[in-house]
Amino acid sequence: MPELPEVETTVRGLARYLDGARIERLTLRRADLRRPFPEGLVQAMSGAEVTGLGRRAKYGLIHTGRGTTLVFHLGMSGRWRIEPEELGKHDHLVIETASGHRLSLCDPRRFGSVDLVDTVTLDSWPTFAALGPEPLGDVFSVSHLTAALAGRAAAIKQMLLDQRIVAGLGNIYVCEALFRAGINPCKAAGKVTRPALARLVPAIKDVLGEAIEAGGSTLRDYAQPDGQLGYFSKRFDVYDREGQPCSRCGAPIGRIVQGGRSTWFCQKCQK
DNA sequence: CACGATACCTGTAAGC
DNA sequence: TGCTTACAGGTATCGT
Repeated sequence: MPELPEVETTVRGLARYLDGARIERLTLRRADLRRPFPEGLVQAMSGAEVTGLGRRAKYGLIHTGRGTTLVFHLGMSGRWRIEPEELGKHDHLVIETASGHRLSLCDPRRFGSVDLVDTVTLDSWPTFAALGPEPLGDVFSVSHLTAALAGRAAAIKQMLLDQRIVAGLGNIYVCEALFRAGINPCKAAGKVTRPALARLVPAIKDVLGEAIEAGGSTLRDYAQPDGQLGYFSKRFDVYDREGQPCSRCGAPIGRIVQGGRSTWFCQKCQK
């Protein structure tokens, strides 16, 4: 489940193999993911030196010495495999480095994407220009959130999933942050009180920070880039815990559907 | 413009 | 065991 912490973990893992490396070749094993791979991707990356890696929201960045950046999104099911024994039907893009490492972008559902963007204009690239602030940065504050949510009638859960409000949260960490802050996910975003928002902002930063520390979260088939399994399971308080006791009050965790997606929450603790 | 519904695609697990 | 259905980490787009 690639939300922000998983992408951050992925980028850090990739950096061990790619930062400073020369890409011997990049090969495509099909023509598209959610969209076609960009024109000229193979030529742009093959032979290029990787000058750094980064992340914006849920997007991973591979910067090259040629002034272009490969921007990848993992969608729902994407992950990078490091030194795969053999390539499977979902290994759609492969990078081989001059030092002999092989990395593959594997995405069974193909909701992910790959783009090629001029590095100097990354911030004004339309996809990035539309994003809200990074939740772990100083710009994301109580005053930012207050202003962004003012007058909004949609549920706070929905608003936090909107990448224009804050960029990088997904279904899991929104549920977890709202639990920590004691906020009912159905509450109209514009009516969440200032004290509640003052709890929510640090709750978001804390839950993301802890997940990054834990090495990304830990659903089912999600693995760190090198494929190593068995990193510590981060325990969720509410996500996917319908019917189980609330860690704070013991009441059973409830599940509702908002915008076609499940929301888990404690009806007693979250008002 | 704000908001909700739907589409995209495949794998897995649950139910019958 | 086999078939069918529901659901899954996200985002873009199309209605109303």
